[in-house]
Amino acid sequence: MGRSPCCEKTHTNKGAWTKEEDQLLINYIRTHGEGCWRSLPQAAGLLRCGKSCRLRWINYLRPDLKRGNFTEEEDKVIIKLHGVLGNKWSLIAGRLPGRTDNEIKNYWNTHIKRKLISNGINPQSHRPITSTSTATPATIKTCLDFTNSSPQPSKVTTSSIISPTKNIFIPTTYNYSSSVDDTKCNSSTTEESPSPPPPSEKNAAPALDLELSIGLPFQSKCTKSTSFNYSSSSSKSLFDFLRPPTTDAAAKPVSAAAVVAQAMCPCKWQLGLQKGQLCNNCQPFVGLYRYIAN
DNA sequence: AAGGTCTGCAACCGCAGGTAG
DNA sequence: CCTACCTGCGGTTGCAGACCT
Repeated sequence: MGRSPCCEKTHTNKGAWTKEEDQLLINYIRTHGEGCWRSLPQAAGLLRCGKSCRLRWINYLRPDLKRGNFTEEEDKVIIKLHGVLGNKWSLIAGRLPGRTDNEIKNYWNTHIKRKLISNGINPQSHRPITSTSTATPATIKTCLDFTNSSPQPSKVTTSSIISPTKNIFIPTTYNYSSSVDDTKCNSSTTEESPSPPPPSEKNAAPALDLELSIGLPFQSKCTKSTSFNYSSSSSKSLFDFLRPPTTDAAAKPVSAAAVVAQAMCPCKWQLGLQKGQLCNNCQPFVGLYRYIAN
């Protein structure tokens, strides 16, 4: 037996939403809350399919949505998480309060992807486009123009981890400094770069060091040996929250999946909620746990 | 100014996971 | 365990506005 359609196609509107429809949807959800999307259209007096209502609400009408351009920091977070999670837009969106998966997906496809390509980075694999498939540890000069700060070439070290979703290469260190002049960009090379001078404070990526080192690939079963190695960077790292409690970490190696899943929950470190509480942003990471653990 | 092309984004579609009966 | 249904996700499409020639 075939699957029944999600709604009655013949009596539903399609295409762009009108202001009146938006208002009906907003009024209904304000009164009754979210949920039961299937019955919502009829109850709200909308000639729309429930799916369409849900999409409209989540991607456009929700009051907590952030409007406007993505910030550089959001760019970095998206790129970093995409390297780890792949096209798991909902998971990435869970790390960016006020942004939707659809918005991030569109932004990736229209902006970041192009930016990475122009800088010689394969947006899917996060590898240099012209590098050989059997990458050996090396330092690759790239020109990721994210900060427009100094012309100092950025580097990507190629020690890699394997994505839990697929065997994609993930450079474990991105330093998002920029090259103002693209002609100086020596992207897509695998040559050993001369050791760049250590970045001064003012040249470092502002406020956010995305450096992440993970010792072992994610495995289908997170064994006791699957633990994280963290970079010794003293600066505040985006992934600092991945660190297990320092006192117990040495004695009790933490399951990679557990650490990530727990740490990814932004409630406890960002939203001021108590441990164990789950906000809306956290919900996707319940899935992440399953996703990594599998 | 007009027509063509490009870009960004809202919305749709199909599928998969979860779950109630 | 099976089936049907609901919800959510990711890929894709289509359109409107911007930009170019």
